[in-house]
Amino acid sequence: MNDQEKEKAPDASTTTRPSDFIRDIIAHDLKEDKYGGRVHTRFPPEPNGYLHIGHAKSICLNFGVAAENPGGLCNLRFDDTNPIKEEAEYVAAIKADVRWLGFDWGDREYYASDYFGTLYEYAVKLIRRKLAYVDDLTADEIREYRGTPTEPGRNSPYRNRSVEENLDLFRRMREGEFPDGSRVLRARIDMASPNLNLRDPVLYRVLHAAHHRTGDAWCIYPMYDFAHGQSDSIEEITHSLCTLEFENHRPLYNWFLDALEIYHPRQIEFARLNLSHTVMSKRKLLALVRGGHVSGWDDPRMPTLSGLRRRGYTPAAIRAFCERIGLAKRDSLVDMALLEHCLREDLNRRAPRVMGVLGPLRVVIENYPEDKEESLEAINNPEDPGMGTRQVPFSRVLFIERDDFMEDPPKKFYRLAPGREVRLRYAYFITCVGVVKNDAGEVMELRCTYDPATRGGDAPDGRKVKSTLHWVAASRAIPAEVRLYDHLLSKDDPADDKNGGDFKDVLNPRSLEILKPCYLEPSLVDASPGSRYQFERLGYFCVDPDSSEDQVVFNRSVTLRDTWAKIQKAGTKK
RNA sequence: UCGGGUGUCGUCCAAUGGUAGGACACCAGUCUCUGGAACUGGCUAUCUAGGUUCGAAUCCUGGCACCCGAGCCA
Repeated sequence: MNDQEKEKAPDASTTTRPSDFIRDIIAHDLKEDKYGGRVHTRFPPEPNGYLHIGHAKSICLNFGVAAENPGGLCNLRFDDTNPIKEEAEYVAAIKADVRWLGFDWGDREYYASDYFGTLYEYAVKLIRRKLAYVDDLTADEIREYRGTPTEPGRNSPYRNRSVEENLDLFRRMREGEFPDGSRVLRARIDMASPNLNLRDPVLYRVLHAAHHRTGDAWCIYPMYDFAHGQSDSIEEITHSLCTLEFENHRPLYNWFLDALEIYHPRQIEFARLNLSHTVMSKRKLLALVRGGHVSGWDDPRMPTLSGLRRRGYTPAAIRAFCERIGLAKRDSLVDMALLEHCLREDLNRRAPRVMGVLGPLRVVIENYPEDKEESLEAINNPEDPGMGTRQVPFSRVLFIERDDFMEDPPKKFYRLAPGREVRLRYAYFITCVGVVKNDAGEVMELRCTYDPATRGGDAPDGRKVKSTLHWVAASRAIPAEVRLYDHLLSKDDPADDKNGGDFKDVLNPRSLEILKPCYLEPSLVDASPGSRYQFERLGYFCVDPDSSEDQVVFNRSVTLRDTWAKIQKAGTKK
């Protein structure tokens, strides 16, 4: 990680506090002294996959709220109740991502599996109170008995077993006497409840599987619903912030807390993040990885934190984004353009400028001596003079961008064309005096002359030039591979697949374009993976870890705003 | 069909009975050695029908639309 990554999220004293309905509720609770002046949140991921930008919203909320309140704390807790799906590898990746985003959970790293003993005791307590029973129905039968949203369910024939029998059966479930799926422990609530979650939910299932933390200590595992609320209670969380789909579960969590007579956090639900032109569910992201549509979880097109990091996103940009999208209960679809805006805003301030040519076109300066080379001074960041200057070499043969030349330019094109004079940034004014083509009529090379009086880029006679081009001296250019990315999906809302459509049907076939060779200015020789630059006039780019000794690879993080591209697009539409 | 939730510019979020505002996007312009950045201006919204009120996005009533819910997933 470079120092851009090491920077932590600013603390409350230096930030303006965001305002939203959750922070309003918390402020109100504080005023009423509901939790003895405490604010204690938690970020509770399941270690069954990688974190994505939607998780970042939750991380920024939970850690943010804690940081904004004096003495506020936020725990990191892994909801690891399903050993079949969870792995230690994910735990490590999640911790790294949260840290990278700039947040710190101190020594408060917890696991639902830490509470398996307590949860077991809680279950026994419910049995003793006649509020839970062991059910021998099969999974299919349980589903049948549950009823539907419009019809009530039916009681299981095992619902009225004695406390003694339940205690004995549950103990034997734990001791491994029964095979997977043979019996479950259920809460005894109300099979006619209009809330399906209250129709005798399953509390424990038999699972003869090793857990990544508890090993073979258990062969029964609590369901998420039986673990989550109680874990929050055990940790004395004041505000359990979660997404909307758990709103229907809140009455169940409250039922457990009341039946068990234990500490009662306040749960508040908010809408999860949806981003245009991508998908967010782990299931769909996994499908992209498995289907080979992307190179992995950290493919720079993925909305995962590891993907965004590799793409060149900064933690600060992601945090700013999470703040700007706000927080509410209605479903929404945030425009990817906002995420990109936040990245540009951050990188504009901090990324050093360099010159790189992505689509090289050879230029020979006819009146420039063959063997001459000079060194010109270039500004590293016009937004920040403190970043200093550097030297770039200039010589007779150069590369410019193919798109910066047109033989027969339309009105609004004011870059290079035959007979036209432009400026090479920080170098000289040049005029195109000839065009060399191959047999197919393709432009292979430009012949130009330069005006020695314009050294550095200013004309002593004050004449203006309409355009400034970036360039690279051919003799000193570093060849590179550059990967351009576009939206993963060509449709803004992939969830909009009513007619049985699959999000994979709208995969953007041009989401990745590999350019090679591209030519970069020599100051980039030592660029290390993760380093971010602005290639002038093109966008922000980041060195990819695929780079090797003989081949540097850059990812385009985001383009610069491109007015000319817009003009062109408008032109082709007409 | 039952229960829970949600409806404000193209998009996201505000306005907590008193001038519907900000950001992104878009359009136009200023400036510019990045067609970048910055700056200026413009554009467009309260789901609907009634009611209460001097006054309603906000309160009441009735519709409508969308989201979540029938895992031994989380």
